Amino acid sequence: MDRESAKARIEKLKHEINRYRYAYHVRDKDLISPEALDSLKKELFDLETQFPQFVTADSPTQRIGGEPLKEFKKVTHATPRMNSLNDAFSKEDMESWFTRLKNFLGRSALGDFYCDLKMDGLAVELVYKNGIFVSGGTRGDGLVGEDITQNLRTIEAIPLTLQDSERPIPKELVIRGEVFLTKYEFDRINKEQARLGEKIYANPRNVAAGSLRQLDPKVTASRKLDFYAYGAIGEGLAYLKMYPTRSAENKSLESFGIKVNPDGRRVKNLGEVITFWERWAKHREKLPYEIDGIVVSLEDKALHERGGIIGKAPRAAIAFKFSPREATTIVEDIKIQVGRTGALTPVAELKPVGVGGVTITHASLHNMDEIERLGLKIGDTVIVSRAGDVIPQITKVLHEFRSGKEKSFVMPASCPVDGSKVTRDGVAFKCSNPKCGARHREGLYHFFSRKAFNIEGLGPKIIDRFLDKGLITDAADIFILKEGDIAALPRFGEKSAKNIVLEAKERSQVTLSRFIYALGILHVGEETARALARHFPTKNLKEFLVKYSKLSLDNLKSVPDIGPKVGESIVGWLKEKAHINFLKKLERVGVSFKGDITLKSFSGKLSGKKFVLTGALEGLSREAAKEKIRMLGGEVVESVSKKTSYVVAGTDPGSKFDKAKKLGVKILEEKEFLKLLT
DNA sequence: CCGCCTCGAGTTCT
DNA sequence: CTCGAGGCGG
Repeated sequence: MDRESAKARIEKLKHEINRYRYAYHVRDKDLISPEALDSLKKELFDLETQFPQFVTADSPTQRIGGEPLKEFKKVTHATPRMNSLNDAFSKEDMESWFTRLKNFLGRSALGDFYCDLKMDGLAVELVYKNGIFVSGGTRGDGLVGEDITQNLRTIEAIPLTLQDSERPIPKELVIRGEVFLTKYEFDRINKEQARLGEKIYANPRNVAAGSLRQLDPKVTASRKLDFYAYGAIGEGLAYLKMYPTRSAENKSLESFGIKVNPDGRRVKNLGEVITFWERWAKHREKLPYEIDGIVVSLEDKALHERGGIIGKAPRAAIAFKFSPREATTIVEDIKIQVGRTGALTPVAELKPVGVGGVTITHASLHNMDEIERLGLKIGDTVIVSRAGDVIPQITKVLHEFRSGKEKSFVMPASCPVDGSKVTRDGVAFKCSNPKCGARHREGLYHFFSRKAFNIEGLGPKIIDRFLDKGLITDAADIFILKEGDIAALPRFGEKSAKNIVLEAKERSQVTLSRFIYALGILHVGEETARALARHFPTKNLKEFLVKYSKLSLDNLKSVPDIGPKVGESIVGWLKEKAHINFLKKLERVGVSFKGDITLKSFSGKLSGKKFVLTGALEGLSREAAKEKIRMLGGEVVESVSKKTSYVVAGTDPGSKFDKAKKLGVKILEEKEFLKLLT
């Protein structure tokens, strides 16, 4: 980036970040998620590092902590001050932290670590004198915070008197921990807000913070806040010596009746820290509250103390953050992809950004309507997330970041692959040439894909090379390829050549339904192919040619789920001369049929029952589960409705689970499901 | 004709 | 997984 545009971008970032902060802090409005805001701050920080001449004192990156509000009395914290934590975002960050710490302490080993979940809440300090809760405050600037004692008293998880314990209760005990809100409470409060026509909150953290800052403790009490402690200080070193490790300290806190996070663990080494982090990154959705990472510290408290403080964070502890679920980035360009059906799909090319543990560089924009709905132009700053935690998607365009240099995207009038005219079909724009190179290519990928001929090792990359070298012109050619032809290609070994030939021969016999699906007829997917195979069974390709070319629209419409549109598409496909020739060629090269496993639905104990699967099952694959259900006469469908009999929920279920709950559909766990199968 | 239930098609990265 | 749209019953 050149100097001038960097300067302009820095200005824009500063201005917008301040605007978002103002909206949130002063006007109590959420314009943007904290994660997206972090993402913007990071961009600003990076740019300022690159162009230090543009750093100003009023930059959001120069700000330290929040100042206490006027309405609350101030409290001065116990020593050591209430620190924040340094962040690590990757395993590499963790390794360098580990090495630095070892060097600093001059030790070859650091002993065990304590891993705690990093709650996304509000840090507070509680003071107990002779076992009685006397005061509590927010972190503030680390030295002085707001006195929110009255509000903290309303939190049931915070005992007003410490429980009798076999351990001596110290005269003064200072506890630090996190006040947070469960997702359940958050939803309840938001529903209530909506009912009252009040503002909807963006995330539980904001509500927790807002609730603690209430001047009226009754409001705080109505929001069932929760609390976990993560440490204690009291009467200086004497206390430290009594409980020399984090684990021991936690035990003693629990014996006093103070909750600590039950999922915290003592681990042996950095490898186990990373395992702990990965496990929770994956399972964090299952917790009743939000976490944004883990906190790693030394189990040995004395050693931790020796690490001291760098800046305003302890050296011997670190926040190992998860990759955010959404981030901001820039749309650098919009390219067009032509699919199997000829649809032109616009795809955004993004400035690479980490989201949910992977680096995102592309995101589909689906169609022109979507681009208009978002109000997106090339060069825009956008928020990206991952739908269903997998597929990257642009959820919002931050129009305030426009510099005026953005360019509108225009759907081309002619196909970028072969130049044919582009026509509009519903929301889609399509290349009008059925023989368009891109369509042919995509059709080939489809033909050999998992649900069709399922030839392993014959993915898009390999097919491309075969096509480009003229080794094949259509799918049928794959079955007459010679080992020598393949091995002659650069970067192709004899072994892989042999494999492909062998695999093709093995897979040249398929079920009729797979065969029909492979043809890639518009509107004929897995289910419709299955229905066709069931209604018009044929033993071999010769018979198929005769029987299917005679099918009339009325014949087809007698099949359930086939109406005029689908019927028309099938008849049209079969009439095409080129397709007939292709079918004949397939027969010549030895493609043949074998019986479908479950063509007829017969009555079993599950007949008449409809199943929907969501989440991953432990014991068996999704395909195996479907097969089992079908064997017993049950039906497997893809979406939940009132007619669904059961939703089988594995680990990490998706939106179908929520829908089932809403519709009151019976939900089966894996165990119950297996019981039903036997 | 409307509304519900399904199916089809497209999608990213490791 | 999500969206759009085809099929079908009322």
